[in-house]
Amino acid sequence: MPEGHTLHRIARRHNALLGGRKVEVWSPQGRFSAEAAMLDGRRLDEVGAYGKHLFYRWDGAPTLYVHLGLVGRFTTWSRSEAPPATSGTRLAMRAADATTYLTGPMACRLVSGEEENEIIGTLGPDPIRSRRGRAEFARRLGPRRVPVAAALLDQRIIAGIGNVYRAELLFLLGIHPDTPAAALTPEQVDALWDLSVDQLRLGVEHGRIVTVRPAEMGARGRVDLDDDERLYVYHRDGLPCRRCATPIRMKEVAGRRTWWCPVCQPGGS
DNA sequence: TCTTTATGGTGAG
DNA sequence: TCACCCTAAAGAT
Repeated sequence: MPEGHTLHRIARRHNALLGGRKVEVWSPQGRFSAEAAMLDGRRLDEVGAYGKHLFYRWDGAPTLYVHLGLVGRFTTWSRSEAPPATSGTRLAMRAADATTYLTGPMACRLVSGEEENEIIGTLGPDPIRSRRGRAEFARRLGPRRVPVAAALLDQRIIAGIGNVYRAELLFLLGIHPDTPAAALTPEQVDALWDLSVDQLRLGVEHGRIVTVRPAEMGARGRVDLDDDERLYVYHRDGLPCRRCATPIRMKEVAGRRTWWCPVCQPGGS
């Protein structure tokens, strides 16, 4: 589930349900018990999302840092009653009108203000936080030889893009994933940033990634699309391109599989 | 009942 | 580049 839009959505919901309230904090799994005890009963001041990173800031306690990684997940109810936590639940938080369980996080720990700043400091501009990161994105992308599909996953260049968005953004712009970053025109670099802003913010609003455009939706609206109708290329190897019917292709770039249409995204090696 | 897969990232070599 | 970490659900047997 987690690309940038997911994390910002979690921050928004947790701010609404838990922010400004005293929160009961514990660790059903036990692996976070000592830290949970330091937060238990404190007031949660604010939840901040930066790229794929979450920071829970408390009154009188260190910041709770959470990174979901590939398999991490928050399950949240807008009431204090919830089903029992599973044995894998690392962290549980409960306020008067909300309960949330965290499973499988890559990172869940308390951090100092200094460490919090270091983590945020490594990140490139986040297109969900601010639209005004285009010049910084272009600067960090730089005249690199790395494939653009690798650069888009590098959180130091742009924060919040994941494996689905990188494939879909490159399809929408007609750019082959192997294209070296240095070979992109300034117009393509600008378009990558602008499209990232639009698409990730759309993802925050809808709560899922939907990149297909109205021309390919048929008579249906964006919210009515089934899960297998939302995307152009991600995980569609061998299936016909929605625009030109050419079979979608797949290869690894930067250690992750990616997908593209050889006709709509010409070039590569 | 296995094995595989997943929208992520780190650290060793 | 590879091994590894985390959990749950889907797919194979």
